[in-house]
This record gives sequence, C-alpha cells and structure tokens, in this order.
Amino acid sequence: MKKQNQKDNSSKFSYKDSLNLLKTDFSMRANSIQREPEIQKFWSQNNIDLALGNNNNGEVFTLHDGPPYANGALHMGHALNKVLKDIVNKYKTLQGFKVNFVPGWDCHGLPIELKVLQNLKSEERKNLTVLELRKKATEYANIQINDQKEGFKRWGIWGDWDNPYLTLKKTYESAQIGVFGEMFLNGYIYRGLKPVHWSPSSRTALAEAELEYPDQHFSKSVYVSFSVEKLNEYIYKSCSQELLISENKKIFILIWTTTPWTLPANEAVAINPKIDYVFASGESEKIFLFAKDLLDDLNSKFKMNLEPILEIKGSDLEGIEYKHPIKDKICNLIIGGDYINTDSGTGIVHTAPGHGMDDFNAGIKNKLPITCVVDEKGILNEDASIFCGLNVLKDANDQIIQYLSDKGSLILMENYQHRYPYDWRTKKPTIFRATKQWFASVEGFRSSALDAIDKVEWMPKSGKKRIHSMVVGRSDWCISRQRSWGVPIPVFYHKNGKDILLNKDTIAHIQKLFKEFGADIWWSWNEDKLLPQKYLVEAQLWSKGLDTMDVWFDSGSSWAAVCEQREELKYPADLYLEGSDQHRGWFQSSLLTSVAVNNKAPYKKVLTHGFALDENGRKMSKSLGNVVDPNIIIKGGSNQKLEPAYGADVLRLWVSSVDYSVDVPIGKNILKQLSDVYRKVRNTARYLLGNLHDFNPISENIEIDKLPILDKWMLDRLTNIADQITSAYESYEFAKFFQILQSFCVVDLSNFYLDIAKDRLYVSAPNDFRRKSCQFVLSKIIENLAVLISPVLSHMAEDIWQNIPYEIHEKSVFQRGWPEMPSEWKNPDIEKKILILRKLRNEINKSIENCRNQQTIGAALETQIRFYPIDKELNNALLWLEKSGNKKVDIYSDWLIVSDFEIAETV
RNA sequence: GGGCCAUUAGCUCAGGUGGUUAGAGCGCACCCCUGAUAAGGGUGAGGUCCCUGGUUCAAGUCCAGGAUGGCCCA
Repeated sequence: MKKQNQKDNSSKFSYKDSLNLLKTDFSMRANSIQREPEIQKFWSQNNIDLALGNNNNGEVFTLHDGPPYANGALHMGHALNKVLKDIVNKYKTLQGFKVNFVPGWDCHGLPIELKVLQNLKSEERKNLTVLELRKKATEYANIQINDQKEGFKRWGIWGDWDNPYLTLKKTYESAQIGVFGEMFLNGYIYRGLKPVHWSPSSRTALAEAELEYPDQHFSKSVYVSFSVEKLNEYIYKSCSQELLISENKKIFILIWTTTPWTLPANEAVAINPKIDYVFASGESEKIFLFAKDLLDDLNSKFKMNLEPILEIKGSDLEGIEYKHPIKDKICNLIIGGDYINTDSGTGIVHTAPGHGMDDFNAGIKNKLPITCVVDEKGILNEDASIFCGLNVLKDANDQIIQYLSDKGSLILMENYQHRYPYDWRTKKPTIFRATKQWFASVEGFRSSALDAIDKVEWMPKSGKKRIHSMVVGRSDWCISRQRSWGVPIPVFYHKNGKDILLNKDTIAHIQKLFKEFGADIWWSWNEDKLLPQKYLVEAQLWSKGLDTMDVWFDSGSSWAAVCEQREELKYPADLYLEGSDQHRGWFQSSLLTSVAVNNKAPYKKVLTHGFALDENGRKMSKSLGNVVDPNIIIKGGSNQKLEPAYGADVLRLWVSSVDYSVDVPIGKNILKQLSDVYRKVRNTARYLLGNLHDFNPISENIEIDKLPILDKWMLDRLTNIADQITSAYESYEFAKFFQILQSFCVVDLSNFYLDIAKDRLYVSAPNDFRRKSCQFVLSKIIENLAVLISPVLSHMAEDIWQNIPYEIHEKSVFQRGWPEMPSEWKNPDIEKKILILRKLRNEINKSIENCRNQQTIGAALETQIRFYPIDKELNNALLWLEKSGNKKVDIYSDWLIVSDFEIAETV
C-alpha cells in the first residue's frame, strides 16, 4: 500500500490562491481553422509579408518561382514546393535580405486548350475562332490561378500575390518574343523536318493526348519483296558464294508494312544488328532474306517450303543495295535499332523517314532524305510519283497493292488488327507525316550549356550529373506547336512557298506590339498591320505563321520576363527550387534559353526536392486510395475524427520534418505524429507565456553574472540551439531544425528546466529573486524561440508573439530579425559540468523508479537521496554546485525534485 | 531496356575518412502526479542497418550483383 501519497481528502484547503499559477490567453489547442486566418489578416493589414522583405536594406535575395501549371487542384507536390520556398524566403527576410518573392503561373498549352474545347458542345466547337478560343482559355486559366492562389495564401506563403507573373501577360509574351529573337539572331533557331501525328480529317497536327485507339482497327498489311541489286562485300567475300550465285536465282529482301501508302516514301530497309537472318529459298527461283526466327511462321503464312541457304548476323547485312519498289532508284539496307524485332513482320523494316518516328530517327542517323509524300489533306503529292492525287485513307492503299501485285513483288496481303491512332474529335484515322517545324539548335550551344551547368551549385550534388547527362544526350529542341493557345512564332512565310521573313526589325516590331496589345493581336490583325513600316508595301506577299511555341519555351523565358524586368529581382537568380523532375523540364529549358542568349545559367544555385509518396513509399493515386489532400490536412475531412483539421502549420511542420532531397512520405500516422510534435511545442510555449504575466523585462532585467548556475546554463543551451538551428536553415537542412526543436522542447525544457522551475515560479514570493531570475530566462527563451520557429511554424510564432504579456517593441515576430545571442550567454565550462550532473540525475531517476515500482513511493518528492560519489569528476561537479551555486536555486535536491539530497562520506 | 536516386527501431531523422554492446525524439507499454490538467514527470521494451556475395584482423560504412520503391527517358 502506498502510504506517503495518500491525500487528506477531507480538507478543502487549497494553496491555489497563494500560488503564482499560469495566466495566459495562449490556448493549449491551436484552433487553427479560426486562428490562422486571423493571423494572416493581421499580417496583411500590417504589411507583415512581402513588404517586410522588400523594405529590408540588405543584399537582394532572389528565389525565382517555377510556375505551376494553371490547371487542377493543389496537391502535396505543390505544398512541398511552395512551403520549402516560403521557409527559405522567411528565413532570408529575417536575416535582413531584400526578399521579393514573385509567384508565377504557366498559363498556355495543350491541357488548358483541351479543357476549354471539352467544355464546349460540338456545334460551338466547330464555329470557334482562334480568338474566341484564346479568350475562353484566358478566362479558364484565370479562374484556376485564383483558386490556386487562395490555396497558397492559406498555407501562409508570402509573395507578391497582387502582381504575380503569368505567362499570358502582355509583358511576359513580349519578353518571350525577345528571347526567341535573340536566339534567332544568334543563329540558334532553324526550320527543319519532324514527323508528327497528323489528322487529315481536321488538317492539323495532334498531340498524344488528342489521340484515341479504337479496338476495331484493321490495316491492310502487305508482305513485299524488294529486289536486291548488289550484296555487300562481306557476303561476297566470306559466305558461300556458289550457293548464292551459281543457282542463278534472284535475291529479294522481304519486308512487311501495315501502311502500304508509305511505300513511295521508302528510302531504306532497316535490320536489327542483334538478330540473326537467313537467306532462304523454296521451289521458285526466288531467294528471300528475313529474320531466322520467323522461318516457320512465314512458311505457313505463305504456304511455301522455304529452306535456309545461308544464316547471317544482322550486323553483317549492312550495305546491301536493292531496287526501290516503285521509283526508279537504288536504296540501301541500314542498321536500325531495337525497335526492330521478330514479334511480327519479317524482321526487316521498310523505312520511310517522312512517315514514322523510328524511321525518322534512323533516317537522320543514316543521312537519308526525309521524304513526305502526303499533303495536309492526306492526298499523295508529286513525290509519290505515279500515285500522286490518291487519298491515303481511301484509295491509295488499294492502288498501290494492286501495282505491287502486278509487278509480282507482293507476296501476301492480309487484314491486320492493331492499335492505331485516331483523331479524338473527328474519330478518323491519323497518319505520321513529316512537317516543317522550328527548332532551337542545342547542338549550337551545347558546350556553353555544359560549361554553365558546371558553374552552378547543384543541391543535392547528383543534380549536376543528372542534368549534364541529359544535355549531353539531347537532340535539338523542337519549339513549334500547331496549336492556338500559346505565344506565336513571329514569322512570315512568302506566298511563293519558299522565303521566310524573320529579322531584327520584324522581331522588334512584334515585340512592341505584344507589349502593348498582347499576343492576341497576332490573330486579330492582318499582315499589313503586323509587319513593320518598311515591309508594308509587300504585305500582300506574306502570310503570318500560325504555329505557337512549346510551353517549355514560355516558362523557360521567365528569367527574361521576370528576373530581368523587375527591378527588385536579380538575374541570374540566387536560387531555383523545384522537384527533381525539372532537370528535364524547367531547369533545362531555362538554362538553354539563357545560355543561348547570354551565355550563362539563369541561376546560381539549384535545390531540388523529391516527390510526396504515401506512408508505404508508393506513388499517390486515386485507384490506390492513398491520396493526401493538403486542403484536408488544413480544414479536416468529412469525418473530423478520421481526418482532423490540423491547420497550415502542421502541413508546414511536415515539410520541415522530412529529408526532402529524396522522396518524402505522408499519411495519417505521420500527420498524427506531427500534430503531437506541434502540440508539444505549443504547450511548451504556453508554459513560458503563462509564467510571464507579471514580468517586466525593463525594470526586472538581470545581469548575466548574477544569475544562478541553472539559468546561466539555460541561456548557454539556448545559444547553442540557436546556432544549430541557424546553420540548419543556412544549409537548407530543415529536418535538422525539426529534430533539434523537438528535443530542445522535450529534453531540455519540459523534462528538465521547466520541471525544476515550477517550484521557483509557483511557490516563491512574487518578487523573490528566485522567481524573477527564472522569469528573466523564460522571457529570453520565448522571444528567441518564437523567431527561430517562425519560418516554419509561422502562425504559431506570431500567435506566441501576440501573447507575450509585456510590452515588446516589434509588433510582429517577423520584425524582430534573426536572433543573435549576446556573447556572455555562452558558457561552455558550465555546460560540461551540468552535463555530468544531468547524467547523475538520470541514474537517480532510475533508482527512484525502482522504488516507485515497489510501490514504496509515488511522487519523486517523497524521496530523500543519499549518494556516495565514486567518480572524481562527478564529485567535483557536486562540490562545485554547492560552493558556487545560488543558495536558493542551485540546490541539487531541487534539480532532482526530491526532498533531500545528501553526499555521503561513506557507503 | 537506359540515366539518376533511395532503402538504419512502428514513425521522422542522426550515424566525417571502415574500429567497443548502432543513437535521438516521437509513438507504444508500464508507473507516478493532479499546482502546465483534452496537460506534466519517470522507467522500459523495440533494430538480420533491404538481400546475396566479395575485400579486410574488422563492414551500417568500401566493391560487385540483385530486390523493392521513386523521378526522367526509350
């Protein structure tokens, strides 16, 4: 039975009135749903936000915002990115830098254009003009931007929300034309060919997102033999020539295609060097070349009995010459890639570089002509020789098959079912067609780009390797799109079909027009107004181009449209901070344009973060049901028990808690844990605030020298913590901040200093030095702690500040500036000795716990300790405390929270 | 298939150049307090350091291969 801790329940007497208990309005619970918006209102009413950084007199610090796409709801990726940026910006602001964060949005591009089109009825869609489409797209983007903006603000992100940068703004579009112009004048923009998905039915190029693949598509596939004119030297020299030559048989290359209409565009046949091939013959005089693995398949298909004469590696076939199936010319067998296999066909691919992606690449590699035999309506042109005028989706295939059959080169025709892309709008088949596109010549400035990459600081370091290898390997950048929602490529084409008009004058003129009227003018005005003065006489000869630029060119121009244009920003920027996918995206597009124009990177430092995953490290997806919505973290879900309203600070605390350099997990358990940490910090702060209600920092200021040892130690500890936290922010290691903060609140404050402080604060006479000295320290802790947490726990920090019970100079915590602790707070000697004493305290606690478990005691205060120190250092520390400590505070039994502590002379 | 990255307690993180029984805070369990009270204190239990080989007197750490997951390409 416990005896000591039995309470006298009959007595109603309480010391409550004679004690100095906690007094504060700072609540234990955050009530963030209500309180955070109040605090945000306070900030905006008092210019505690963007204006604060703007008014600083220090060096300019520019974190340039990578623009999110103006479409769709905000998700954890946005949260991670924007909160990280905000932590950096707030820290730099507190450090005294001139900070001006200009948020941006990427507004043009296909997804928005499609969204607008999908929202229309088919009738409306048919009659829609480009300008009407652009107007609707603008409206749509603006709505999205507004929604996202409100979300960002609710997270407590500071920035120039009233004047963000939008890629659809006139000034932006004009600056972008400037970038394009400079690149052109530097010789890095050219026109070339590239195959695209082309819809003859709507006479336009289509993006992957505009294609659909109906199940029931059949193509007329054909097996065709191409007559070999000449074998290569390898075969003549090393192989069984007798067999090939003496039998007096003719040799044919066997190909298979599902698009017979592309045969007029044939420029080569391609093989896979890793595959084995055979020359095989049967009853007829023909010898066929095809992949060895397909021998049985083809025999049964053709109803032949082909027998291999010669087996040969694909790589040894290069250079065989054959006669074009239609035209009067000789073509070559070339080495292709792994796109050639033996799943179907013959293992030898008819190559029409103008009409297929793989064929195109093979064509470029082998310097083949890129022949396009089809016009925009899908009609074969004069390059198709005798088939000119036929429609590739109607009669062309049949006529060509008939022709091959007549010539005897058709081996077999069969209907073949496969995935084939259709126009999602007209529901008609599409074709691959080489078209003229505009390119940025990466080849032209690759080495400069690589130099620039080398000069940038990449965090983590692997980022450099990543972008370096991408830039080394990438081909020229195709910057033109056949779309309406974007910035036009400002070029005029001569009606003779040959010449183009693009020079310094036209670019400057268009740039000026865009600045005044916006890019819409390109569609609303005619050539006679779009051309500069000196070309007006020949306006009739020119027609404006209708291509727009790749949206990556839009966002890739932001250094020019934003950093260079706004006085309060720097170019190159100090920092770009985005997800690691942007090595392929914005980091690269920005780098390429900046290097092409100014021969330098647009950033000094690049910091990347990973992706938000669920608690099991899986990608979030609706089908898995593991999506975490930042809005629900803040406001709570429909069932507040399952999904409580945690508030923005918990979201921000999450960002600070994880190692964002790799992928970061988030989920219910993690949020629960974060909310526990949040409450621990909050309660610690509440305790500090609650004990300061009668403290006056001016009249009750105490010289450090006169403080008890315990308090000196506390200030030393605070100094240490502040140093550690500062260096954590400085090196962008926010997870370190999170760990330090947590253990400071738990181990140093709650478990130790504050627990011991209770007696001093509650029991002492209100003005006793024993109490006042503690309050003095508490005030130092709370003021500095509030600032140290403010970049992350911004709302809580402000809430603390507003609840500091005495007069304080700064209206907001953010006006305080980053803490610099007085040097006399540092006290490493004390720290060492206290460490020893705290270790002893832990040991004694174990003994006490032992008694507690035997039920001999309840509270620690019911114990008396007799301790025989064996360790000399420990003994010295105890003696030192007794000798030089404050007689009313530095009492070891008080530190242990026991009734008595006695150093025994003997055991 | 290629490039880059990650994997240490239930969770979030530490663990320079290889060197004792791998650490912290949270959570959890148990106990205490009821003067921080939808709080506070104490103690404790949790680890095949992703796996398999190799180098070494010695590997969480170095090397090779693999698994799982992520990003970007094809």
